[in-house]
Amino acid sequence: MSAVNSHTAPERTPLRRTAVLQAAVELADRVGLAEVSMRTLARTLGVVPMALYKHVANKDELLGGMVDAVIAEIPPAPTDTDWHTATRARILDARRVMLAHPWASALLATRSQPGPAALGYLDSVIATFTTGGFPPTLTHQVMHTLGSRVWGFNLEAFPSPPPPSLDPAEAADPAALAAQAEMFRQLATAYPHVAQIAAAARHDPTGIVGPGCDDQAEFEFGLDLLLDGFRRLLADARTHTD
Amino acid sequence: MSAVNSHTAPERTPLRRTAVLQAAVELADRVGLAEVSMRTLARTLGVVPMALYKHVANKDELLGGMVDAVIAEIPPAPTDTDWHTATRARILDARRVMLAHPWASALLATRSQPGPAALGYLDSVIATFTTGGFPPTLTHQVMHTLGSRVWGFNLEAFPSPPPPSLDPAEAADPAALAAQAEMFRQLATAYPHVAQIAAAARHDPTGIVGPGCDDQAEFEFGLDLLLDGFRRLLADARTHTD
DNA sequence: ACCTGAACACCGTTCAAGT
DNA sequence: ACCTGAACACCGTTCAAGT
Repeated sequence: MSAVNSHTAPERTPLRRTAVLQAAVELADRVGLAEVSMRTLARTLGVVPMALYKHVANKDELLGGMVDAVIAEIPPAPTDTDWHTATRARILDARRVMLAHPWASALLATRSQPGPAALGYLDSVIATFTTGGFPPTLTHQVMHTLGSRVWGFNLEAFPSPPPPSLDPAEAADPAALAAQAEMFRQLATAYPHVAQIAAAARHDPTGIVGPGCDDQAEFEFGLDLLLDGFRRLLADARTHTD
Repeated sequence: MSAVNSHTAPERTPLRRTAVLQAAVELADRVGLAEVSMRTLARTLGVVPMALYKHVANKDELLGGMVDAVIAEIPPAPTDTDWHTATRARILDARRVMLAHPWASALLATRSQPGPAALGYLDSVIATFTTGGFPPTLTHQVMHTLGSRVWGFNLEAFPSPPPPSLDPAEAADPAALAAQAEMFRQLATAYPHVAQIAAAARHDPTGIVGPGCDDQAEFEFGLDLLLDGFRRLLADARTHTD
């Protein structure tokens, strides 16, 4: 439950800063990231906006601290299995954490500097590969290939069906329904292959990380395809050196 | 060169809207996306900010139009080869376009609704798979697994080496250099596996799409791993049905 | 020395006044 | 009817005045 644990490196400014970040994470969970401003955050903490600048250099650092606080929630790695099952389990753990903070994946995607918790997590994922027998350069390639999937989310091309009016009142309106059907018909004639693919799967609305992202089954499909590929590469590397 | 071609669906508001989007793309190319506001864009066009709202509903629609204008630059698909080489070539074409507009990948990543050019491009990529023999549901899975890679970029975990001071004046300063070396030493002791992996590869600074993203070699490595996986899945699907 | 509230320089967007 | 400039409701952040 606590936002800061396992992977966190020794922090210099302890008590107040984490309280600010904690409050920011909870605020984003409650009202969405777009509603998190220095001013609204200060309001929820009952302080004047400028007070935040004592614990956080600026808004960018606040956002960085928020993603790192979320990453710190990822449980530690299992140690009693092979690299394959350990990595799979770890990444699905990360996914569970990201699902709990739907704004986090999109924010993480925009960050360029990892925080201490992020570095700790990456370090342990890398360790699982190298102790599993992956040579350094192959581990490097494999981490790049994983990309955002290490964090338990996959950046999709676009959300598969363009979300058809989530407002139930509007959905009940027969005129709106007809307009929607007509829209889909037009889309299907203009982009027949997209329509066929869209029809090929009903998406599970729970288990989606962030807007425009993957559902659980798709994520595991892609993850397993990658891990299988990694296994083959490892086998190749071994036959070449042995 | 023209921003709108191949994949664009019949547009309703033609001349003025594309001129606005064109100007916005060029402005972003020149000064970065962060500097593109309704006000700065209006200034470069020599009009009052409110004039833009005639051609674009709001800023969100402007941004959507900008990514779609970039996507429209992707050349049409080659038709005289198998799905594998065609898809590979097409995606590397997309990558070349994204490289020309470094802000586009990050913006695309935040979008949830594809524009007409995006739908046209996706439709043609999907068509290549299905005419190549992929059943609809497998094509669907494969498209999801590709994720953002259809657009020629891979969302990385974080930029591999935290960029060490790009300012040449600062880099020449021996004190700054020493501080940087000390920082790396600290990082290496706190996160030894990350340090080892970072040392395992020097990154090519050209050919990088957006901040915190992949270089060309890494991208092709991951792409080929996926395409190889897809080939195997296709072979499996065929032996199961034949 | 420290905190804080006003102020600055921006946003995107509304809206009414002027033509 | 149409355009436009002022204005509104926000930002993040600076800075000086008050304690």
